[in-house]
Amino acid sequence: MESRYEPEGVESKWQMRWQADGLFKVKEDISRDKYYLLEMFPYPSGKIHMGHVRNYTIGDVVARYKRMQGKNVIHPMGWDAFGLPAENAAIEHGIHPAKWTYDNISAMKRQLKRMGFSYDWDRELATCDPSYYRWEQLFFLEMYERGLAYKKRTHVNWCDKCQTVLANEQVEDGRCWRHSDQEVTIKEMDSWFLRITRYADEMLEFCERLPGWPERVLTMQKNWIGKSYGALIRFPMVEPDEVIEVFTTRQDTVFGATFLCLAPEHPLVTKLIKGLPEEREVLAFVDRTLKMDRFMRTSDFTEKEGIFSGSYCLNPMTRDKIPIYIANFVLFDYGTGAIMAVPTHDQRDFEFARKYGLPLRVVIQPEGQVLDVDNMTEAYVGEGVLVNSGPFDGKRNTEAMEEIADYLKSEVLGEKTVNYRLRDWGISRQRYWGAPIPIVYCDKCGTVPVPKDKLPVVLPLDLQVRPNGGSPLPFEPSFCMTYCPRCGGPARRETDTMDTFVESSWYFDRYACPDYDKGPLDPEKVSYWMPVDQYIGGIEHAILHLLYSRFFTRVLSDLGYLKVREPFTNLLTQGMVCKEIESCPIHGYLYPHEAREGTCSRCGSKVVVGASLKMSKSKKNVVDPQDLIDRYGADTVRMFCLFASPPERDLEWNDKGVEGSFRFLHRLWRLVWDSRDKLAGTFPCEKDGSEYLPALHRKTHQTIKKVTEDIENRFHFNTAIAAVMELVNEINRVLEDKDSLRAGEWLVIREAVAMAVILLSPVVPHICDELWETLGNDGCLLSVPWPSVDEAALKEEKRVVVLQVNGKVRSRIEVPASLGEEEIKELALADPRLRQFIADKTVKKTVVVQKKLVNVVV
RNA sequence: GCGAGAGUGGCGGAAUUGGUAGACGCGCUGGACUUAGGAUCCAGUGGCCUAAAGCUGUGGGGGUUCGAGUCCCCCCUCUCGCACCA
Repeated sequence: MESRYEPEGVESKWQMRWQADGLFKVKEDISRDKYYLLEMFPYPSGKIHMGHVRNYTIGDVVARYKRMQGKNVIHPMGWDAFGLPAENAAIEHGIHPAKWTYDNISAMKRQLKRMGFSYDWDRELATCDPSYYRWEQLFFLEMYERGLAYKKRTHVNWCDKCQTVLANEQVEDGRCWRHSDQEVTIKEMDSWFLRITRYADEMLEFCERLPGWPERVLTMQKNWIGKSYGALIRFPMVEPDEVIEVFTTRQDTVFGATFLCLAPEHPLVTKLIKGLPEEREVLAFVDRTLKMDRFMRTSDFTEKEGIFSGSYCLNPMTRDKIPIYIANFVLFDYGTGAIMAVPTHDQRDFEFARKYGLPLRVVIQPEGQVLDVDNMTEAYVGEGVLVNSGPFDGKRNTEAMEEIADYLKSEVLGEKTVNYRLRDWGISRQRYWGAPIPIVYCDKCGTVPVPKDKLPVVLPLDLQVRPNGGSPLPFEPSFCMTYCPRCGGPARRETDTMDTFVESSWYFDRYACPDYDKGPLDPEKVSYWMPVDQYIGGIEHAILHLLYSRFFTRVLSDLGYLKVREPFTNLLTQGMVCKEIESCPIHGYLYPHEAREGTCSRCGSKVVVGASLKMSKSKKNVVDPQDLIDRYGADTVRMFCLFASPPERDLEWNDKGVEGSFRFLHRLWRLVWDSRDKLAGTFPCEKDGSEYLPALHRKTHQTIKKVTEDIENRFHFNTAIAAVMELVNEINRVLEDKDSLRAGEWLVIREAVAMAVILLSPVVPHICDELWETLGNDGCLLSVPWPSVDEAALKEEKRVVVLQVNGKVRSRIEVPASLGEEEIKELALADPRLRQFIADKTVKKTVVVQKKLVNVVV
């Protein structure tokens, strides 16, 4: 050990030691409790950003803590290696996506190792490796056999920048989730889907059985699945002989349905208007609506518009002839793409009816009020008694709900049904850098799955991405020209690849057995390790990745590969790392070096400090963790990201704060160095010192308690670190008269120092191992059991009791802890300062809070 | 609009069950050591007041309570989610 704290040397020394000892390798051991700790694996973008550092540091602390608690901890890491940025880099820099990806992986792996994270690198996997995605292709085929994967021609979301289709979950506010400036357009094309809707109900139900998940993530998932109960009602047309099905949650109002609206995409639209005089006009309206992007179309600000189709149908209950409209607010992919409109009891329908002069019919009368069609200014959406509703007149609408549904069923006019907002997961991507979909198209046999023994369908690596960003696969004869597995005739391969979210939906299972080659998952290993006990990652995956993973887990369970239904028992969603960014009115956001003394270095405009941007999303002005590691070392960086705020909160980056953490580690180092002769000695030290320095002894055990609880119960590392800082401050105070300390006192100090080092070791493992060695111990702290609290040490002989008059603090007294309520009260009332405040006023009441406080009411 | 969360010093944040508001750290101020310091150490640091005493103070207003950052009601602001879902 050197007298000066030089992080680089310490960190490389211990990282080498850990690696040489294979400290992080882990094996199944049924005699021990397993603990699966997982952080969301990164996309190998080039280098790690502060978001990664924060995420992985949080995970590493928990992993190390659980290890010290005696758990058999699996803590793996890998690479979400397929995806678009690799292709973009290929276009921009002429590097093959594979080379770019693997280069990035090795660079980032070096950085993660430099951070000292305790990963079992033997389990590392990259999803772009055929030995990984071959199993995904197998899953696809087995899903295809069971109807869980299917192909359909439909309206899909298209991002022009990505040159590909996006799943509904990947569209945010009508824009691409990767390109917030790119509006998504709707295209009609053939696409492969995974039938996630089959599990909608189960996933919804299980939201109630995930107490270890944040409430808001569960709420988001529930909303996304969007289950609603209602009825399917068939409206027969007058001519031609067609039936229009609508979905409604308000079948109680069916007698009030005075018109019907179709989505512009509805297949009936073209049929109905063919040859009518209005055809042109209607088509123009449809065309105009479909050109609008979905976000605009469904926005609150967009005017509700419609047009008469020229046709009528019958209200199945009243047998009235009612007009059919085409309306911009009706969504084709929700319900049946058609709605019955009840203007009296639905505000949107009301406005639409008033706008186009359509009839109204009141079917619910509220209590003590009579609605009149002519005087209504808004729809009545509350409860009431049914009127104008034939046999149901006089019944409460809420009670008639069920009866009307039954009636519809008995008259074959409809039935009760449940509708979900969730759509099937579109996984086709017209991209190169992804896992090929193992399907062949034969002119004779049609769609033919690749036989399982012919897997993997390997993505050819000798292709160039096309300059416009398109996939080269459809143009590569050696890939797409093949033979039909069924008839042997010439056939064409599917050239779409799978959404990369498919890879990330099961990687955590594969970590249990990354090299297994007899199947996707080694049953014994995966049943030992799964489910993940603690998953940690960003809130941005609240729906996307987390929903897909829950779906996939169920599929793999039904296919017999897994025993669990839920992949992640506990979920911690960490906040974003943000930084206030200076921006120039002309050049936009600036890098730190572009803003000098409040002006833009390029144009001299006054710089505005304002927007706080997420570091993981913006390229500009990010704090590069590598710079910090180079300057302060990994331990300081680890410590600061934890100390700055609790994990679930967003972290506003502040460069100055890092120095504080560095200084603290420095102080800790010097504390050990300066007294190394007195402090050295194996641990635990003999318990003879308990009568010496009782305050420090107590503080030591209070700290153990606090740190353990903070990590165990709530992952609040910031307060855990603060508690150790307090202990270190206390030790330094005691050491002020270092020369007069007796041997017994040194024992207490030794224990205090040892505890500070042990308690901090999950956070700053390198420096702690070094200090541990200096303190005369062998080995690494990861193998030292987590300390337990000596309850006896927590007992205090004296306590400070706060004295209040009318709730205001007026004095403090120190009393023996053994005193009873009455005695404390007496002592309190005898306190001169308190007496001064009571003076001549009458004491009305005295409240004593045991060992804490006395409040005198006058 | 609906739902959830939040609002505490100059800043990040503590206060876990109603009981000493501001732990811990940053920054700042003063001092020590020093050729020097943006290194280190010591002291101070919510506001008002020269200081002490005192008063005041957790977005604003009201309430419950001996006692409220914490509980209840109303309002304001911010963040997130949902938002024509039939």
